Amino acid sequence: MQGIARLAHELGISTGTVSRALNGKPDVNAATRERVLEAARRIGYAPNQAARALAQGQTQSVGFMIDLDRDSATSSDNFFMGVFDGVQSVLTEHGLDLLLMPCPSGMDHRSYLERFATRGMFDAMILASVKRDDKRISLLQSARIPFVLLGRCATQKDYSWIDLDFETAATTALERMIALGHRRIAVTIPKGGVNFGFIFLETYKQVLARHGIAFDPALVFATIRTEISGYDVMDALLGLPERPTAILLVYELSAIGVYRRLIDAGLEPGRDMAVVGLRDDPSIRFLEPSLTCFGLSLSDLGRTLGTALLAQIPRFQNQFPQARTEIVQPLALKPGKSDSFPPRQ
Amino acid sequence: MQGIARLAHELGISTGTVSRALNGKPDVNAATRERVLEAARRIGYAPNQAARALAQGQTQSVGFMIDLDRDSATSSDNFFMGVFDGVQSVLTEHGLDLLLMPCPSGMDHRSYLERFATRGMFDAMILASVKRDDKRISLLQSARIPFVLLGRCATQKDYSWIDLDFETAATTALERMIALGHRRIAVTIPKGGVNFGFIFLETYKQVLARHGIAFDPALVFATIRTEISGYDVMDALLGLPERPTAILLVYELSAIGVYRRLIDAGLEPGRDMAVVGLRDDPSIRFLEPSLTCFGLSLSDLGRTLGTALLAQIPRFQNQFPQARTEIVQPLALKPGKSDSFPPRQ
DNA sequence: ATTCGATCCGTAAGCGTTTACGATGCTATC
DNA sequence: GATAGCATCGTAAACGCTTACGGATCGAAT
Repeated sequence: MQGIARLAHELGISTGTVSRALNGKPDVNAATRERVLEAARRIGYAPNQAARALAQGQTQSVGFMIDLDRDSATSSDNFFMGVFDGVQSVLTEHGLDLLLMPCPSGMDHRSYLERFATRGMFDAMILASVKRDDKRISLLQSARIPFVLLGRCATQKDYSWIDLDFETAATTALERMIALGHRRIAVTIPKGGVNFGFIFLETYKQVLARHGIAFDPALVFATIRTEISGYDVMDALLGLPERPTAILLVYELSAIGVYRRLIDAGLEPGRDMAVVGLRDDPSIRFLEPSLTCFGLSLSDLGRTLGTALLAQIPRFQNQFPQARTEIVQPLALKPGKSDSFPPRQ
Repeated sequence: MQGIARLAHELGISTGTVSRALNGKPDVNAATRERVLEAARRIGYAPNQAARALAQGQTQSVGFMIDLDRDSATSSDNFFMGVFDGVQSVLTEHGLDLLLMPCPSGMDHRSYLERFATRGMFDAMILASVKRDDKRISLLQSARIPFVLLGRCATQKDYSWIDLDFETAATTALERMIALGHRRIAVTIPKGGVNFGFIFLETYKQVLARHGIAFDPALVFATIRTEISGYDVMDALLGLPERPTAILLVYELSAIGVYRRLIDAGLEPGRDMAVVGLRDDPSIRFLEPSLTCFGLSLSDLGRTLGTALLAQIPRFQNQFPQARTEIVQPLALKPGKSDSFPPRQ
């Protein structure tokens, strides 16, 4: 005899009562409940997850899809570790487990997700690295799985998402530079077609246009979140006939490579090249001059994400009433010294 | 009607036959099988995972536990992304899914794992960030869950593991330095009590002893895998009355901060301070002088890990016979310029 | 003394699969 | 033409749990 039946047999009561006792259901005597819990503890009983999921039609776990592709925005990004932590803290408060679904590099996102979406493995899901036209959204919608995006998609409607306020951050950064007199400003955007790259670039173009600065595609670089990509970008920029005087980095880590390349060229970061990074991170705090960037609590972001997800799950909707969330998470300016000088040249 | 029953009803055959057809069992007519597969495709049928797991007693998925703690070795480490990829490629070849279990920061490893171990959620597991005395091993053993460690534990026996050859790498690095005349050599080790930190430190002590160099605890620093920790370490070292002339870094990323701090002090990396990193990574390829380190294919490591895990799962043991594996994965020396000069001083 | 409600518990159906077993029809063999 | 063997399929139990339903007991209220 296995599982609950064994417990019931040892205690001389029915499996129904054992189940009710373990699940905190009301109609069970306090003494019996205690006996059951004690016995469960003693023999180390834990309910079989599959049987539970089958009986209830719920798995009590949510999936968070991530992307292992090195070129993608997710990979090698400690950004997500903080977010996971925040999401999980909310979910566990409500009895849900968090599991990560690592999409293999090179595999199509949609077909990877399909396995998990159609088989009832998760009660809800979180997607990140949202593409501009992300096919996963309609997949989850037709599978009737509650979900929230970390990021937003440009082509679909009617879903919940949370995204960073790239528009305001990029605008703030660029306005600061322009106010100091910079006119040639380079920019890095994420590789891999994620939508926030488009948003970032679009904002960049708009701000330039607003100030009558011509857009120059030679100043735009698609990068991944590594130090070396900053190095490579700066290397290319230094070779340009008309060198820019400022650069806005979508990945703060690139600043390390940028600084390094400048120093190698006998130039002074901040003085000879204004630098602004998008997100603050412990990894870049030692940079000198200090990097202007935007602060963001990852675990708070994760908690917001988790809460938004709960609101999508029917059985939590009395606790979290709001139907659909479109949250733009602010990025708080942390002024540094890296963009405090007018262009030298 | 739901699932397989609906399919069976529409086709006018029994659920048993449908199941057999879908699962490629032999005793089903080729024509019927085709009809079933066609119908399944048409209505988008996918088997319910919970029901399947319950009936078979297997979930067809393996869990990989990771640690979200920033101070721990796992967190913010793109090391793992590559490993996941390799593991998954092996597992999918055998019909298994990989899911990641993110242990919240601050939570006890063992109690986190217990949830998943006792409920039959995974057919097998992989553990990383192995502690010196890791309580999770006995947990999995008593739960009779096949598992493999990425790393090894010092206090338990009889389990499969794969670990990097820290001994040889550290020895090689130190011998190179000592051969050049370095006598005061600093070292960084991982924070958080992971066992490879002890191994690394122990090797360091042994090599020094072998060459008659006294061990100085002031030259040992526990760090996490960030640039800034290298900066901080070098900052502390430069303040020492008797400054070391070389440093061995357990996390290659620290080299970026180390270089930076040296340059800030008007010193020359490689010349004034020999530097060797443990693992090669794209992030540090731009360092000048090039960093001496040790190459390692992450996806190969992942594949080895996946294969070792399969060997632990009973139903695969005819394909992967070897019972228990204790694999020490070599780290290949990639000589750079960062340790090619004798001590200056 | 009867009725009623509340409390507690047992019964059994059901969740969607898999799979052992047996039934059926057909072919080949003598 | 009976029989053995094979291919194919249906039947139904089983997996371990949840939960609707109803039965039993007991005290309180009428």
